[in-house]
Amino acid sequence: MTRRVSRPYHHGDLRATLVTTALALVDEVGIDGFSLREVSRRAGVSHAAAYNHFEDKSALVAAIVHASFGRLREALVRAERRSALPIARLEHIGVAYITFACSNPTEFRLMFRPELYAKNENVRSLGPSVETDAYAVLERTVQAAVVSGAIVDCDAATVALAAWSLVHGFATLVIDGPNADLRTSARARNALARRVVGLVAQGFAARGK
Amino acid sequence: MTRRVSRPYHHGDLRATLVTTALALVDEVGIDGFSLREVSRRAGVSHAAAYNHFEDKSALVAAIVHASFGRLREALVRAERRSALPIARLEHIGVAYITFACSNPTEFRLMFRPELYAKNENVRSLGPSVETDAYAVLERTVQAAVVSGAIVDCDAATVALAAWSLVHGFATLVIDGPNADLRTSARARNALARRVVGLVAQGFAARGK
DNA sequence: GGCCGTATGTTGACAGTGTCAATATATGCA
DNA sequence: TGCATATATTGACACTGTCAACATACGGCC
Repeated sequence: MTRRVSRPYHHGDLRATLVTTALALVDEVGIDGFSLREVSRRAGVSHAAAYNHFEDKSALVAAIVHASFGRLREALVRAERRSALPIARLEHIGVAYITFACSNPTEFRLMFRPELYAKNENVRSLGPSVETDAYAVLERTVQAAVVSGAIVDCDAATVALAAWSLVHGFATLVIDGPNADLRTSARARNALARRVVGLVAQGFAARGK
Repeated sequence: MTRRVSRPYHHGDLRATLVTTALALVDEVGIDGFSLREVSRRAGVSHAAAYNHFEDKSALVAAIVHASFGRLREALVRAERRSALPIARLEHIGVAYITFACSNPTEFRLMFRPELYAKNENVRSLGPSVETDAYAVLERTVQAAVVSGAIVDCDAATVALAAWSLVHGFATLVIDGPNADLRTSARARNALARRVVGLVAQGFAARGK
């Protein structure tokens, strides 16, 4: 059920319409103001129509978040390809992560509110997913850096976690914390992001020298 | 108005009761399930009684968050005092931050949802507050580390931001991200936190050597 | 001591929400 | 053509935050 719909019934692929409409609404009014009924209203259907495509409000949110993680993964892969040097790759990935978060703050917030979309079924126990794939991009790069000798004397998993923690924390603090002043100026934010990421990345590298 | 109440009117300092009851409820049912009416119910008053003490639901949340930031600050100050060496101080503060977040996950989440408590009045523009004080503890330690020569060749503000980003990101990822497995075991989490924080802190220190 | 203004608490209402059951309608297939 | 089923609507329910109108109790003032 709900495979690929060749041709729609009444509305014309309402499922996809609901997802994009919902994402737009979330971006507009924030996560808390976002309501299923308003989504239906904007999609031009009655308030309960969504229940034919989503078990729950949380199921709709899950669809949004799934797509968001996919976009994040793509952004990281693009960043990874911008250099062949392990440390430079790490820096590019880190900055790309921060840029994604600051460019799509509402989406990013939603991605890290599992209580809003992972209700009963534990998504993380289903094995590799788009969510963990995004992390895998980073882990792979760190692993390569260790193998190439650019990072030595460190456990790769620990370095990867530290790197992810750094960029995730930075992004969160800019979006929702006291560093809100950086939200406005993308230029200043990127410059600082580069310095912070570079500082730590070089710190990793310096250990071996 | 609402200075210190010498002796209560009807209920007996309902304001404080509401705050503690609300915090307990938030801890129990999560942020989204938390409702003003249920708080009033548990406090034994009618559903609109809270409006005599708080303008809004968000004002009640603000009171909770204010207290939480105070507790965080205390925890950081305690950690700071555990050592006189700048780098060791940094490590202690970092671990304490993570421990606080993981021990009080719901409170911690609430603290970084400004849209739930900072509605009209921009709290951050009011100058030094309990919120910024928590950050000041970290900044002061980094500053001292720079002055003492334990950290060289780095801008203190950048290092402080990097350090805070690291521990904040780590905490967030453990609480709401794919590193959920660390939520259960405080022992494993603390060990990893120490390694991650130590790795970066030593990375800062190593630059000077 | 008695009175009154005011701080505090209650009641009832309103619009809005997520969700479900019952109902209606359109679609693809036999 | 007709039927089973996927899709959409309608109406209801309990719940929410918030407000206005009303009730009550306290503290200070005569």
